[in-house]
Amino acid sequence: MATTPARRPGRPRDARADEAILEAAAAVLAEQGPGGFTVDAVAARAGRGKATIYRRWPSRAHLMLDTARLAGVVLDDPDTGSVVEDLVTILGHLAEKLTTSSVGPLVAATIAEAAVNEETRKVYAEFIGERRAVPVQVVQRAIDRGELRADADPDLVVDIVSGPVFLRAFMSQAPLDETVLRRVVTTVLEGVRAR
Amino acid sequence: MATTPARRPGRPRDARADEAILEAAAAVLAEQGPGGFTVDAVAARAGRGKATIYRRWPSRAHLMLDTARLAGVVLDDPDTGSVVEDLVTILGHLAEKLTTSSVGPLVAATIAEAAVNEETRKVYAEFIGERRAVPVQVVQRAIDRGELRADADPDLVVDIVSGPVFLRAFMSQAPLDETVLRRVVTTVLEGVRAR
DNA sequence: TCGTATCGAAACTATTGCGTCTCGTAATTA
DNA sequence: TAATTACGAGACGCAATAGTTTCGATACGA
Repeated sequence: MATTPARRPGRPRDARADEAILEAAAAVLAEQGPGGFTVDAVAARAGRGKATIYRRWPSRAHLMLDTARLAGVVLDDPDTGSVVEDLVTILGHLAEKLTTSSVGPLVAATIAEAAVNEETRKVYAEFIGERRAVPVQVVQRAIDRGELRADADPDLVVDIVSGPVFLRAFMSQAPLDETVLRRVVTTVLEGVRAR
Repeated sequence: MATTPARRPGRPRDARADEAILEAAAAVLAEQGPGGFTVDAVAARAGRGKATIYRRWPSRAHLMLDTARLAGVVLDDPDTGSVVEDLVTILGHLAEKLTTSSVGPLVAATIAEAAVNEETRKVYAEFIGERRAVPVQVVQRAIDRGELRADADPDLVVDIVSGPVFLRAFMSQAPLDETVLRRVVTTVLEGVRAR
């Protein structure tokens, strides 16, 4: 049942402003990183006044959270029938996001914040949990159809294959191309393959 | 040949000041994260003047880099003759450091800074490279004595086994006890075991 | 037409934090 | 003793930035 919106007097909010602001915010975050994410920069880029932003978001932090949420990694389930192909595809998307977009610095900043701040840690754990659901499901499917050992731990397998992606993206800057990813996946799965 | 230091007139630098400053810097970085790492905070905590800091480090960034470098994890080479035991031991030390000491937040803070700052990234990559030397050597030894396949990539193997340690320490807070570590190591090595 | 809320733009306030400089004092060499 | 450098403390200049307020203009309901 669609309720007729309670109309208030005065000029209504411009929906395109929300859009323009979020779009600009994502661009600034991508190009400048979290440190360069200033309200003035977002306002200028969006071509809107700061008041228009503060009318919608109570603080810079809230705007940044919404921006991060929308810029988050979206992992589709490829479901090719081969656990190797599925995982290589998923890790490929993850690696690309982490190394070429604002998500990398953003995740790094959040990790650091979470190490110091209990509240952030909870929210972040929840966020991570949602992302893990897809690869865990992929591994579980492979177990179910007998491709992998029945006693394999899907959570641990996912951690083992995705760990190096984060490691190389954030720490060593070592190669992270498809060849490497494929080698990671095949090596790890060899240890849990049904025989 | 020890050169007599060219003595200059005036009061000499107090070596305890260097120590106190670095110690305070590590504490601040661990407790406040990179955002709270201010020169004033470090000076106050160290009980020294800011000038004393700037007499030793040209900028906040330089101080932060030195702080991260010195607080690093020290990894001994167990060399038990079994690559599994060696790696489990090394990863155990790493996991304990990351989860129970200030090193965890400190590394997290540095990762975040490195994600945005080119200078920090270079120095940090170098730092990471040094730490990797021990486990890489352990894997190489196992290859040399025929325990692991000759075409295995020691660097990649190390990344695969240590990735999940960082992942669980920083992101999921999932268990990281010896049982888990042993399972990680044996699973991964199964994929590169000589046969 | 009147009242009200929004708009973009920008001035404004207040805070933070880097890096410099000054002060009076202490340690060291010549 | 004189010259020189370091010390802790903190004031200071300066830039950046969060958040508020003001401005004239605009869009809507009554």
